[in-house]
Amino acid sequence: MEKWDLQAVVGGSSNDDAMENPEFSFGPWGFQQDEEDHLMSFPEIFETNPKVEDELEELYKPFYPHLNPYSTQTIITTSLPVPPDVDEPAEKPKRQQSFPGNKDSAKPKRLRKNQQNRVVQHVTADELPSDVWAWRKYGQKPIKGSPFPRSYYRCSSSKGCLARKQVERSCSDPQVFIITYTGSEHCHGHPTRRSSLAGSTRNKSLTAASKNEPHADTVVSPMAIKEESVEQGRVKLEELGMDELDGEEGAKILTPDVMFSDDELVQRLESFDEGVFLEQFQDLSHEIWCL
DNA sequence: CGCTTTTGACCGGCGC
DNA sequence: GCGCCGGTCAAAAGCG
Repeated sequence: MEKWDLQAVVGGSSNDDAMENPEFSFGPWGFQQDEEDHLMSFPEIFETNPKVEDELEELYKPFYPHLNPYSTQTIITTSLPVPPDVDEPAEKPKRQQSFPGNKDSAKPKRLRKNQQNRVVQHVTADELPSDVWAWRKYGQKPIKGSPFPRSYYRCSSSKGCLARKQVERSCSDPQVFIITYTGSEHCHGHPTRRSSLAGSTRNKSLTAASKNEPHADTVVSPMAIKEESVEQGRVKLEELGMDELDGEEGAKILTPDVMFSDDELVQRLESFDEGVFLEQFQDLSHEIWCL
């Protein structure tokens, strides 16, 4: 099983909830850390249910390369201190725009930044991880002290989902991306397919700013890969600045922790049956839930 | 039509 | 109390 090579430290109590509800346990939350090899394993449920693990592996097999024992994954994860007695907000405080007459109403208080659960990943450019969630960018801000802007994403798989992530490039090493997951767990299961690519600006000419500060993260899930052509995949990487960073690597497509050449991708796509995938995934999801 | 990204404005936490 | 700055909103525009 290809393990997601990341470490995550989740503060607060929400992680307990995630473990109680396997459906919510994918992604950075709910993973358990393998202290021996510092790899993030899939949740305990998979470790104790090898059958489930095998089935998942089968499902994703077309998209994963053969494991290369010599490949390096230099993901360093740090965590921010989170007070142990912090109450996880039931709902994210909604921003109060200027609504006359609403000023004195009970204004939900925004959590202090260091009170939010955060999972921070440091990944190099060619190891940019993807995940099964669909993220929608909702903001980008220049960060003081860093030449690179920070991009803000929220989960677009479900309207009520509060999961968020931030992506920025390290100012000390531009090849290193800092991905910070904040908010709370996804309040829904895996999206069965990625939403439409409509609206993507991948074909637009890049502004001077975006050339220097590329959109630092884009989800390219297995579903998305099928939807996108190889050429679009190239453009995606150009958006990420991978052509600049990796030169000849620019013609490969980013997948969860793996990269494919054009030929490899076409081959895998040809052998991929979305209907079968969805059916198997739904069955498996049900089985996981029942466990 | 429904989705996306972009981007300027606004809100509010936090340090001084 | 004030100002800085990070995080979010929402309008506009583009794409399939």
